[in-house]
Amino acid sequence: MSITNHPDVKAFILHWGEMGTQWGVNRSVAQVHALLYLSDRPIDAEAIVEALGLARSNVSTALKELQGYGIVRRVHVEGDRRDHFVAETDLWEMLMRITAERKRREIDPTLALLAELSDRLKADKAAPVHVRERVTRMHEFISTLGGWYDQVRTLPKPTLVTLMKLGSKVARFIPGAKSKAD
Amino acid sequence: MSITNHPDVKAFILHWGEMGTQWGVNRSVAQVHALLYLSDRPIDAEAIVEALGLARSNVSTALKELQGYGIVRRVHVEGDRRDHFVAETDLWEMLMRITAERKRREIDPTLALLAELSDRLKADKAAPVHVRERVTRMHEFISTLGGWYDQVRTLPKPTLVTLMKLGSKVARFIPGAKSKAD
DNA sequence: CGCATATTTCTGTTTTTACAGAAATGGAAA
DNA sequence: TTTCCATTTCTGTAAAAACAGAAATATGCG
Repeated sequence: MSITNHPDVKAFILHWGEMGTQWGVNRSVAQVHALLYLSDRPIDAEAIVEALGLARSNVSTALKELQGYGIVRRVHVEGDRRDHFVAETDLWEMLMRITAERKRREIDPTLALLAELSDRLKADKAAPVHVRERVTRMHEFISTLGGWYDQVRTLPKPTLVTLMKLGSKVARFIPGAKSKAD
Repeated sequence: MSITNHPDVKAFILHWGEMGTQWGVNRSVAQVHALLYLSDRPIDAEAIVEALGLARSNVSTALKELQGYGIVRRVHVEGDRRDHFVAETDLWEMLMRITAERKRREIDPTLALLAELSDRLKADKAAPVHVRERVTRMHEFISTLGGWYDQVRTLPKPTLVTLMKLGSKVARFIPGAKSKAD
């Protein structure tokens, strides 16, 4: 008996699917992910089809996408020829992998363009000064954020948890600002 | 003469538009935002139509959406009856407002659902233990991230900049971990 | 090696979303 | 108040995305 018979599991999967669409992942992908996240054992594609009522082809595509993000992986189940799949259950790990992949897909190309435009505008005497300045500022800003992310990403999870719980209190360590309460 | 005649401005606007679609904002909205961001003076709706080749109605909708995010505002131009619009140029401010609004639209409802499911699963004896545990963990995780964001959001911009530049070096301030180099 | 079955890719359909143009509404100046 | 212009809302159409089913390909097993 599948966990999808449970109404709360259904609610979770449905909501996760909707969330996905707002996030730029399609519904099927997010639903498959939700199902795998809630399962305590590997599931094969056919079982996903039955649990979610999707076409076999969509499940195949969804699984490929999720593996692309690195948050789902194939596992072999003893005595079964079919591929089975499991989701990452460590939520920090999951977040890190998703952000890494999205950065790679979306931010990196943007940075490349901004660098190019910024360079070209610096050389272009006819370009309006404020345009040059704003493109450059955007480039620097996204660059800084990206660099920060790349660094933070390398920290061990317990450190991340501590930092997170610290919240705005981290500011206490910054010399000039916020030295007392927050 | 409009800045959109400049090829680099065109490239920026086009790319921003595509980025938008991947981000869950529609192309027109992102393009209008890009145009306003690069402009050093307020622009009226009709001028946006001409600059971007969009229908008047779409520009109206896009402007409404951008105002909803709080990153574009209406301004009055002396001696002109039409509304004019300007974009936020402080990029920190822009990021904060976008994230705040997305959190409100997407994360908050998810948290509400997770809280509900988590509660219900705790009371439900028939619910599989691992399902209860995973829903609860997801709830706690997103909660923690949200709380962190709400706190960090209140920090003054210079502090944020410093923290960002510090990168993984912030970990130095965490007792147990990373006390030496990074 | 050849068969059976799992998996992916391709193609046409459905559904959703974006969009343009028209109609309706709102608002300022005469 | 009436008129004119700006703005928004509504409605039908076009474009894009998601999806199902079929065909093609790959893979393990006898």
